[in-house]
Amino acid sequence: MPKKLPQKLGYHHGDLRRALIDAATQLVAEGGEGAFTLREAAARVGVSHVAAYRHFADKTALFAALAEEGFRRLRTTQAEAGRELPRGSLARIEALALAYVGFALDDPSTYRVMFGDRLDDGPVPGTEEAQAARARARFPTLDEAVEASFDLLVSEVVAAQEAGTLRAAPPRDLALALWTLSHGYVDLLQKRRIRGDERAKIERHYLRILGISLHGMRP
Amino acid sequence: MPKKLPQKLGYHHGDLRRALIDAATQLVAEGGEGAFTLREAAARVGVSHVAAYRHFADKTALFAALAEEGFRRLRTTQAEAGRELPRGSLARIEALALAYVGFALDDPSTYRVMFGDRLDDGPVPGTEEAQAARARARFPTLDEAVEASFDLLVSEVVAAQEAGTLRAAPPRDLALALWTLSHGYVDLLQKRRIRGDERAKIERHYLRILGISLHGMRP
DNA sequence: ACCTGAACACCGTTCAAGT
DNA sequence: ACCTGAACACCGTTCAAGT
Repeated sequence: MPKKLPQKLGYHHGDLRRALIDAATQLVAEGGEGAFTLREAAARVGVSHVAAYRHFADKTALFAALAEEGFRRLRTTQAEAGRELPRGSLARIEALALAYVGFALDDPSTYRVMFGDRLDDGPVPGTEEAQAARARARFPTLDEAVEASFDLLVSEVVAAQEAGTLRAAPPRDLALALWTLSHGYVDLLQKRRIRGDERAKIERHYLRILGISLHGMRP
Repeated sequence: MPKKLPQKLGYHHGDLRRALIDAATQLVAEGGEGAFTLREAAARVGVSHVAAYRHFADKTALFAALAEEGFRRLRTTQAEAGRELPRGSLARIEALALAYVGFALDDPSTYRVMFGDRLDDGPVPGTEEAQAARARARFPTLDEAVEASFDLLVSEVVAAQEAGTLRAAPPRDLALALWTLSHGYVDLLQKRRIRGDERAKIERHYLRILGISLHGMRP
C-alpha cells in the first residue's frame, strides 16, 4: 500500500549538489581518492547515481568541486595561522609554510584530490600552450581558488620584503619557491618517497628544509 | 584443421614479464596513466589478460615495475648530464637539477607513474609508522631504485661542499631541499597549478626559482 | 609451469521513460 | 525540472580447467 510516498520532493534536502559534495568528501576522507565513486556517493545521499549528472557533467566535475573547496579551506587555514604574528616577519612566513604542510598532514585525502591526476587532461597531446589554455578553461572557479590561495602567499611575501626580512626579488618568484618547496615536501612524504613518522618530527624536519631555502645553500 | 599449432612455446618471446612492461610503458606514453590497463597491455602482447597474474601479483605490481625503471632511467639521465662539468661546481649541481626537470618534461607519463597514487596504500589507516613500514616492504626493489637516484644527488652535494660551493650542512638535507624543489616545481607544472608554455621558458623559469633557494631568500 | 574461458563484482556514462 | 531502471562498454580479480 505505501507505494507513492517514499519522500517525493525534498528527498535530498533540496540541495543535492551540496549533499553529493559532502558525501564524496566523506568517502575520500574514509578511504582515499580511490574510494570516491559516483555510485557510492549517490547511494549515501539516497538517490540514484544518475541523478548526479543533473548537477555535475561527469565524475571529474564533482572531483573538481572537492578540490575547489580544499583550496578555499587551505587559504583560510593559512590566513588564520599567520594572523597573530607581526606582518612582514620571518616567523609569520614560516607559520604560513608550516600551516600549509599541516593542512596536508591533517587531511591528506583532500590534499591529494586538490592535486589529483584527474584534473588535468592526460599527457599533453597538442602544443603545450593550447593544452594549458584548455585546461584552464574547464574549471574556472577552481583556478580562481588556486590563485586566491597563491595570492595570499604573494601578499605576505611583499609585506616581508617591505619589512626587509625577505630580499628584493620578484615576489611571485619568491612565493612560488615557497609553494614549490612546501608542495614538493608534502608530496614526496605522501607518496612515501621520503620517510616520515610522527607529526612533530615531520614538522621539525620540514622547517629545517625550509630554512635551507630561506637562508640559501651557498656558503 | 590448423587446430593445435597457434604458436605454443615462445608465443610471447619467452619473456612475458618484459613484454608486459614494454606494452604498459607504451600505453602510458600514448595515453597517460589512465590508459594503462592490464587487459589492453596483455592484448598488445597477444596473450590473455589473466596470464599477467603469472608474473605480477596484481596491477599495482606491474605499475611498480614501470616506476622502478623510470627511477633507473632518471638516475642515468642525471649522471650523464653532470658528467662533463667539473665535479663540485655549482654549474654541475644546476645541470643535475635541470636534467631532473628535463626528464619529467620529456616523459611526463612515466614521471607520473613514478609518483603515482597507486603505489601507496590509501590514506594511512593505522599509525603512520606502521603504515610507512608496510609501504616500504611491498616493493623493495622500487625503494632501492628511488634511493639510488637520491644517493647520486647526495654524493654530488658532498663533492660541492668539499669544493666549497655549497655550505656546510647535513648533505642529505641539502639534497632533499633540491629534490623537493625540483619535484614540487614539476608536479605543480604537470598538475597545471602553475602555467608553462614552451620548454625553453620553463627551464629558464625553473632555474630562477632554483637560484632563489641556492642563494637564499633573506637579504 | 603456463595459459585460457567464463564468471564475478564492480565502474562511469547514456538513453528512454516516468512524474 | 528532476529523478529512475535498464543497458552498454568497460574494469581488476578469481576459479576451474586445459596442455
